Amino acid sequence: MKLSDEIIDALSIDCVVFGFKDSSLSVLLVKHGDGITKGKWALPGGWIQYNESLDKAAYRILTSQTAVQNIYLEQFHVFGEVNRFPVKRVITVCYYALVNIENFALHAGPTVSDVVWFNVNKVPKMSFDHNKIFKQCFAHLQHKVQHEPIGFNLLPKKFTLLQLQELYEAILEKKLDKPNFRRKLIKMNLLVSSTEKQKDVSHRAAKLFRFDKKVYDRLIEKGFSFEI
Amino acid sequence: MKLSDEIIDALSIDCVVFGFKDSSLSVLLVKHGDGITKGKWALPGGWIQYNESLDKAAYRILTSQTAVQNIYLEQFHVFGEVNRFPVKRVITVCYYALVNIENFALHAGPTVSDVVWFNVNKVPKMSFDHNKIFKQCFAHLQHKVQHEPIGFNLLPKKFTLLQLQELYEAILEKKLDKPNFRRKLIKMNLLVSSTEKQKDVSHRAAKLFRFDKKVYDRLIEKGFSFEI
DNA sequence: TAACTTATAGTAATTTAGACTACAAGTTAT
DNA sequence: ATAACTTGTAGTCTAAATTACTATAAGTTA
Repeated sequence: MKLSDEIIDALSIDCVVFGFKDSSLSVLLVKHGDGITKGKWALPGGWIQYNESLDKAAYRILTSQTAVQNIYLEQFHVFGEVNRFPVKRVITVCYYALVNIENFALHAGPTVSDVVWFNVNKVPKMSFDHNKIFKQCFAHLQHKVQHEPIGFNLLPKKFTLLQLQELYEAILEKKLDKPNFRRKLIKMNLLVSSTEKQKDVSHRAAKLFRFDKKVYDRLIEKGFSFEI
Repeated sequence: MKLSDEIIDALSIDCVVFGFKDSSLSVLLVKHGDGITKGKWALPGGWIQYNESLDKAAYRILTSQTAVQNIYLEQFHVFGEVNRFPVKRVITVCYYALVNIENFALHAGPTVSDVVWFNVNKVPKMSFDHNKIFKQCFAHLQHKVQHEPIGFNLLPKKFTLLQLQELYEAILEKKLDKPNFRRKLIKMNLLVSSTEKQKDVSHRAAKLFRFDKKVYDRLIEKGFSFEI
C-alpha cells in the first residue's frame, strides 16, 4: 500500500507543554535557529511523517526536543485557517502535554537555538498563530483539570496536599481554602497516603501522597465523577 | 500565494450530526451510492478544499447533504491512524453538530443514495473507523452537555421543561426526577419563560421557555458554571 | 525557649441534592 | 356532567456537600 507523500509539509504538529515550577505554571517554548522564523519563539512542533499516527508524531516531536519519561500527552484541536501559515497552507494538530519538570531535562533539537520555560502569564510574542493556540489550550486545560484528575501529571509521583493545592491555584488562577481542599481530595479516595514524609523542609514535614489510577478507574465504572 | 493542492484527498471531514426526535437521540447517516463503499452506511463527510478553513468545510459538507438553518457545529477530534482508510492515507477531522430536526429537511447529495436518522443505540455497521468515531463522539457529547448548555440546540427555539428533561435523559441514558430537574434549571436563570403555552396537546399545556445566550454569557463572566 | 511556619483537625452556618407528596389544570371516555 | 387520566407545577423533608472559619499540633530557626 502506497501511502500519500502529500501529507508531509501540509500537516504539522504543535505541542503545548505545561510544567509546574516554583508554585507556578509554565509552558515550554523553543527559539528557532534557522529558516524564516529564525530568532522567534514558538511552540515546539514538527511535521507528521506519512507512516506514523498523529499520537506517535506528537510523541516523537516532543522527545526530540526534551528528555522525557512518562508524559501525559493528548490531542487538543486542529487549526486550519487558510492563511495561518505563510507561503503555503499548513494545517496543524495541537497536542498538549503535562510534565513533571523534575524528570524533564531539556535539550534543544537540530533547528532550535533555545528551549525555555515561560510562566503562562508571561509568554512572549510567538510565530504564526501560536499565541492564539496557546491561549485556547490553556483555557482548555483550566476547564479540563476541574473535571478530570490529570493535574497529578504535573507533580512528582509523591506529593503533599499543599503542592497539589498550589498546582490547582496556579492553573485556575484563584486561591483555595486549605482545610476544605484537603478534606475534599481525601474524601474522594483517589489519593494513597504513603508512610513517607517530606524531607529537608524547614517546618513540620507533610505526609506524601500519590494518585492511584487504578482506584480512579474503578470509581469511574461505578459512576464517580471527579470535580474540583 | 499558491496554496498546496496536496491537502486535497489527504484530509477529510466527517460529521456526527445529532438530532432529537420522538424523545430519543438520533444520528444522521448516509448510504453511499458510488465507489468502493457503495451500499455501506457512513458518517456524512467530504474532502477539505484548499481555499476553505476546516470550519467552513464542515459547514459546506453538512449543508450539501441537508437543508439546515442555524446549527451548532464544533470540532471534536482528528483521527490519524496510518491504516484507518484503504488505498491511501487519509486523516479525518471529525465535527459534531446538534440540530433541531424540525428545521431540518434532508436531501441526499450527489454520491449519496440515502440519508437516514438512526437511534444512537441502533447505529448500523459503518465504513472505515466510523463506528469508533461515532462512539467516541457520543461519549464526548454526554460529557459536554453536563458542563455546557449546548443541549438547547437540539430543541426548537421554544420548548417545555419536560422536553428539555427528556432530552437530557436521552443523552445521558438515565432517568431524572421531574420536580428537581425543573427547580435546578429554573434557578440557573438561563431560561426565559414566555407567556406562550404548548398547543394541541391532549393534557394541560406547559409553559414554553427559551434559552437566553446573552444571560448565559453574562453569568459566565461572573464565574457561573453550568452543571447538570 | 519564643517566634515562626506549615500540617492537620474540627466546628458551625448555609446551600444544594435527592426522594417523595400533593395538588392544579387541562383532556378524554362514559 | 363527571370520573378517570395525563401532564404541569409547587412544596416538604432529609442527607450531604460547601464554605468560612477557628484551633491546635509538630516541627524549624533565632
